[in-house]
Formats: sequence, C-alpha cells, structure tokens
Amino acid sequence: MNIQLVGTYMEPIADKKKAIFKSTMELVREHGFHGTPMSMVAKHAGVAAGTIYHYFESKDKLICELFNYAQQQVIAVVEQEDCATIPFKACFANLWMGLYTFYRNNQDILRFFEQFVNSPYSAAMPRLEEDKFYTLLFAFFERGIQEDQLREVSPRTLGMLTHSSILSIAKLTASGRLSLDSKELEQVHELLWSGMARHH
Amino acid sequence: MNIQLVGTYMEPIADKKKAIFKSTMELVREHGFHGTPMSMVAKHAGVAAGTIYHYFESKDKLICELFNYAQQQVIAVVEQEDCATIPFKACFANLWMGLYTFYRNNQDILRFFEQFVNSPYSAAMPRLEEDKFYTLLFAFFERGIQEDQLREVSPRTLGMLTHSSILSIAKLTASGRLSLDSKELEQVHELLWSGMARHH
Amino acid sequence: MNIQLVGTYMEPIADKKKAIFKSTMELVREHGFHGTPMSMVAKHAGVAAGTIYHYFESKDKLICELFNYAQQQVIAVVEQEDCATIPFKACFANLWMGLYTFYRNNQDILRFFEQFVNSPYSAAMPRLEEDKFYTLLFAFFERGIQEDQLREVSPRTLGMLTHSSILSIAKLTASGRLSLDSKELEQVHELLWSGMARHH
Amino acid sequence: MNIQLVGTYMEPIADKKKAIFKSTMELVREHGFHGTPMSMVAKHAGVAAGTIYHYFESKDKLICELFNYAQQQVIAVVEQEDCATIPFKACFANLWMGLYTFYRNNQDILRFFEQFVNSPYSAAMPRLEEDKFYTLLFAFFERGIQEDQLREVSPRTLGMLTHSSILSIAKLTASGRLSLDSKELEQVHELLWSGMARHH
DNA sequence: AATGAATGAGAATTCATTCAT
DNA sequence: CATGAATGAATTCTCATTCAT
Repeated sequence: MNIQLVGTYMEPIADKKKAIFKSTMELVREHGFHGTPMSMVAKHAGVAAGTIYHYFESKDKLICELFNYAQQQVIAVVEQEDCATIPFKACFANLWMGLYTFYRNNQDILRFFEQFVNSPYSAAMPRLEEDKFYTLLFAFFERGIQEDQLREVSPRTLGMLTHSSILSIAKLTASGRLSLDSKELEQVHELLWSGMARHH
Repeated sequence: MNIQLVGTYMEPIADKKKAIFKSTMELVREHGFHGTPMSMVAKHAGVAAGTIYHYFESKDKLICELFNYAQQQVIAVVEQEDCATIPFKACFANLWMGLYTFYRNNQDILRFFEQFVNSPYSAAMPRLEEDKFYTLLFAFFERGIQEDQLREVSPRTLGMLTHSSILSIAKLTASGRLSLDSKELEQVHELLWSGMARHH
Repeated sequence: MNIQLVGTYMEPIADKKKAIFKSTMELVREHGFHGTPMSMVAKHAGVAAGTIYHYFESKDKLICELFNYAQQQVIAVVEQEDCATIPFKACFANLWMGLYTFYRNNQDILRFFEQFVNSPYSAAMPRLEEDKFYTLLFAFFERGIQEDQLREVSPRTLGMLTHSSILSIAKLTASGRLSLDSKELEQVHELLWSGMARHH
Repeated sequence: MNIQLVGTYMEPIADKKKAIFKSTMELVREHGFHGTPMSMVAKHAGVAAGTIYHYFESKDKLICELFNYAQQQVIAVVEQEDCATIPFKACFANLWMGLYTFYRNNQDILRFFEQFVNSPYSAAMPRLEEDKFYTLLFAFFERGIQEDQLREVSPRTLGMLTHSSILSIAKLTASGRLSLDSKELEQVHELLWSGMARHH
C-alpha cells in the first residue's frame, strides 16, 4: 500500500509527500531554509519541482507542515511515558532520557526545530498555550508540584529549564564536542532533579 | 568625534559601520537573514547599498562580523564580574543575573544569536575551544569544581546548562508568556545552583 | 439524450464538451485567457483535466473552437432576419436590434469575442473574406447599396461601422455606465441609418 | 540630456524606462500580454531583466503604466484641437481625422489599447467618469448638444459611437483589408456627422 | 568615500500536457 | 472514456554585488 500512518491520527501520507518531508528535513538541517531551494528538495526527493506543489501550497507551508509533522514525533515520545504507575522522579528521569535520546538520534529534527523556532516562520505557529507539546510538558510539571514532588516554581519555568537542558546537552554531545556515557547523562538529569525537587 | 570604542580592542568604528550593524541586527531579528536584503539594511541605515560594501566584503561577512561585534558585548558582561573577591556562589548568581539581564534588555542580540548559531553561518565560526565566550564560561565552572564548590560534572556540561537556562528564561519572559519578579528569578538560578553545587 | 444540436450543422455535442465550452467562456470573460488555466476550466466544468484533452487537442484549439462555436450563434442571429419580405430599412433596424439584444444578453460572448479578436489567437482565424459572419454582414450592405437604399460607401465600411456601433453600445449599457430605454436605442440605430441612407 | 518630456506634465522619463515602454508596446502588440515575457521585453529593450523592476513594481504595473503613458498621447491629440475658433462641425471633422490619423499611424497603441481594455487589467483602471480621455470626449459632445448642433442623444452615446467608428475604421484600413483615400475617409465621418447632427 | 542604477544568476511558482490506472 | 498525479519548461520576480560617476 502506498500509505503510512503518522502520529495517532491514522492519516495516510503518500510516499512522495513523505519523501519530500524527509528530503526537506535533511537539506534544511545542512543548508538552512534559504540554502535549500525547492529544486534541491525536488531532486533529492526524486520528484519533479511541480510535484511538491501538489502536496504543499508553498515553500512556507511545506516548512510549517514539516514542523508539525516532526512535532508529532516529539509529542509521541512524551506521551509514551506512562507516568501513572511509576514514581514521579522516575518519570522525570524517563522523560528527560526519552527526549534526549530522541533528539540525539534525530539530529535532523533537532537542528530543524532550532532553526524553525528562531526564524520568522515560527510567527505563523500556535502560541505556547495552544502548542500540544508544551501543554503536555507544562502539565507534567504542574502535576509534580501538586503531588508535592517539586518546588513551587512556575511549571512553565520548570518545563523550559528541563527542555532547554535536554536540547543543549543533545546538541553538545551530537556535535562531538563532548562525550557523555550513560552514567554521566544520569548525572545531568539528576542534577536538574535535585535542583527542582522539593526537599522534605 | 566620529569614532567609538568597542570591547577592549580600542577599535574605532565609523558611524556608518555602526549604523549598518544596528540596522542589520534589528532587521534580522524581525525578518531573519533571508528576509533582510542588503537594500533593506542600506535604507534602514540611511546609506547607499554600495556603501555597505566599503565596510564589509559581503553579506556573509557582515553577518559574521556582526556576530563577533555582539559577542564582544556578551563577553564584556562575563568579564565585568570580578569573581576573585566574592564567594563563588555569589559570583555564579551575579553571572546568571548579569547575562539574563543583558539578554533581557537586548532582545535583538538574543534573537540574532539564536538565529546565527542554528544557521549555516555558524559553520564558519570558531570552534567551541576557540570561542572566547565559552572559554571564559567553561573556565568559570572549571574553577568552581577545583574550588570544590561544584559537583564533578564536566565544566562544559555545567556551562551549557547554565547558559541554556539563561537563554530560555530570557526568551520566555521577553515573549511576555511568563512574568517573573526578582524573587522568582533568584529562585531560578538558586534552583540551578542547588543542582550543581557540591553538598558538603 | 446526451446530445444537442448546434447551429445548423446538426453536430451532436457531448454534454461534457458543452460544459467545457460554457466554463471556458465564463472564466475567460472574467479572468482572461491567461488567467484561466486548464485546471480551472476542468474544475469549473466538473471534469478531470485530462478529459478536456479528449475533446480538444490543446488549449489553443479549445479557445479557437469556442470562438467558432460562439460565432455560430451570432451568425444564427443574422440569418434569422428574413430581409427578403420587409423593407430594407426595417431589416437594418431588425439586424441592429437583433445583434444588440444578443450581445446585451450574452455578455460572456461579447467579452470573449473582444478578447479573442485582439489576441494573437485571432491570427489563426480565417481572414475577413472567409469569415461567414462578415461575409453575411457585408453582403447585406452590398444589397442595400444595389437596391439604392444606402450611400455609395464601401460595404465593408458600412458593415464595420454598424457592427462597432452595436458592440460599443452593448458594452456601454451592459457595464451599467449608461442606461438606454427602447426609444433611445431606436434613436441610436436610426441615427446610424440616417447617416448611411441615400437621401432621395 | 537623458530626459524627455511627456504629455504636458514635463515629467522627465529616463531613457531606459522609455525603451522599456517602447519594447513592451511593440511586443505586446505582436504577441499579446501572455506571449510577452519580461525576459523578452528586457532583451528587446537592451536592459537586464532586473532593471525593469527598478522602474516598475511588477509586470502588471508596467502594463498599466504603459496604458496611461499611451493614453496621454491620445489625450494630447484631443486637446490640440482648438475648437473654440472654428465651427463645431469642422471641429468634429478635425477630431475624427485627428484621432483616426493618430491610431492609423500608431498601430502599436491601437492594438495595445484594444487588448488592454478587454483584459482583466482594465479592471484596475479608472472608471469612465474619471478617465480624462472620455471626459474630454463626452464634454465635446455635450457642448455640441448645448450649441444646438447635435441631436439630443446622450453625449456618452455619441462619444462611444464616434470613437468606436474611428477605431474600427483604423483597424480595417491598417489591416490592409480596405483602402480608403482621403475623400472616402471624409465620407465616413461626414456620414456619422449627418446621422448625429440636428437638422434645422 | 559614497552613491544607486544596473546587472544577471537563481529562486519560487505556474500550468499545459501526458499517461498509468 | 475518464481520471488526476506527475512532469518540467517557462515565467515572474529577487537580491547580492558591481562600477561609473
């Protein structure tokens, strides 16, 4: 079948559309938005330039849809952590490691995200309140506070601190400028935890 | 006088050059690199397009020099903290607040940096080892470890964690999506400190 | 039945072909040739883009055939005036009003014609001598001269003057910039007649 | 000097701008709007493609400005007829012949006009009431009526009839499908006049 | 030093047409 | 017959850069 499932929406995505997503991601990572002409995407994806415009209104739309597409994958990482049955602290550790591992293994996405959120494209994106990823993330910390596990700091602050720590360490290790073994990684999120946790 | 001092190098910068820097910074912040043609910089800076090429070899060079120019200012913030005479913890707090305040008051620079480091431009920039800002930052944490104030975590890790926390909180408060009073800000870097500090 | 008669040729025209003609006419009127892509015609006509190419070799052919198709209708208007049994002057009046009424009620055709004859498409069309409409028109005035009803001015001149007067008044009233009641309309062609008629 | 006067506005027009106007006029006449890419205009005018965009915002603007530019010339023809000192009938004859001669000698403009007014471009143009050419024309006939020289037919009707007669005859003779000597031309506008004139 | 008109390579996008289903 | 995804040449337009003044 010429289709594939994405996220939890069961939306079938044509092979060509996926190929265009994949190529755009890889090329934007390497060359940036501006350095990635549609002709390059087309060539890399093995389709004609015009074909891209069957699937996407414009380059801008392609970029924004790609962001959403990739965002879904990050959301899936957050959602798969079933925190209901394990201690909050362990859940925090899982979340940190889960996201870290995801970004570490998906450098394209990490780099694409960083470019995207700092570009004028992001102006067209949902506000923090409507952003599913951040909604989930903030809710997680909200819960931690209410369960008396975390200090009484705004959940947004905790969420941003956690996420930015994940991103910065993932970029650092991915760039090869620092190598951290699993023990050291544990140290990192443990460090964060000990800062954020309420001390009884 | 038509000159001005920058950094500690005593390099005089012509008014026009400065105007070009300023305009580029503001425009790139709003429109991104790609959305900021040289003609727009020229108009905004009140000079002719050709004039820019008296001061800068190319657009790429202008962008890179602007990065260095702005970087100098961040370095100045780090350098002005005289940590020799105060306790390390207080110095950490000063550094965090100093950088936070700088970025908070210089949104243009913050946004420009974020765009820059995630773009292909940054490929042309010095490696972490040769980057004066990071050298200073890492040295600071190195000292903290050697003084037995910080946990034995790689200084790079500590530096990146600290810097990313500053950037993410500055972006968050600057965007207006979160408002933190000075007490809450203190909480944030205190949180970080308590995670990183060696507990005797 | 899925067919219909057109003109006097008894050529059956498939519903789809007619729908394509109709859509093209309406869309070209509004958007011009260039502003009317085949995909738009297809959508408007409720057929697939490829289907148009079953009926028409190319866009150019479609346009030219549409011109002929519409031309038939104008010819029908001219032919239905049976001038053999009524005075020439009355026949002139009927012809003027017949064509005026037709164009007035068929703005699409009027606008399409005007665009067509002034475009490079018309280069591919029959010369004046081979154009049935003009042949009929010129013959009419030829007869008027021979019957000593009209001044000795070239029939072509009289034909063009008459036709252009009809078109310009139809465009003017259709545009809503001028409103003429039936008496005023009569005045107009009476005016023309009194200019062209031989005064005995 | 690198300038030239246009109309009565004394607006200097750069040589290149004029060359672009001239080329566009000639090329549009022959190939139509759609058949005249900007690259063709550039080549024909001896300028780079980008240069056109120094003078004109877009192709559409170029076309519209060209229309106005050419319109000025037609207006000049109308304005140069000083009707105050000669009989109205003679003035009508002069006007008819003046415009006829202008269009006859400026086929490019005639063809361009016809294409323009029947295209979607004309939608962007001033309404009849604000159109200087038609304002002048209608005022002329208004005067004829008030001076008791013309029948009591709406000036707009008379104006459109007259102008359309000029255009159709100019097209006919220019196409070579009809040849009219000066006597015959006189016959044509005399014919019109006798239709429109009030018979005392 | 400064100007800004001119350049032209390159980018995004369109659309007539084809063809496998 | 009918479809509409796919094609890719052609088009409009942008913009970094140059250079005569």
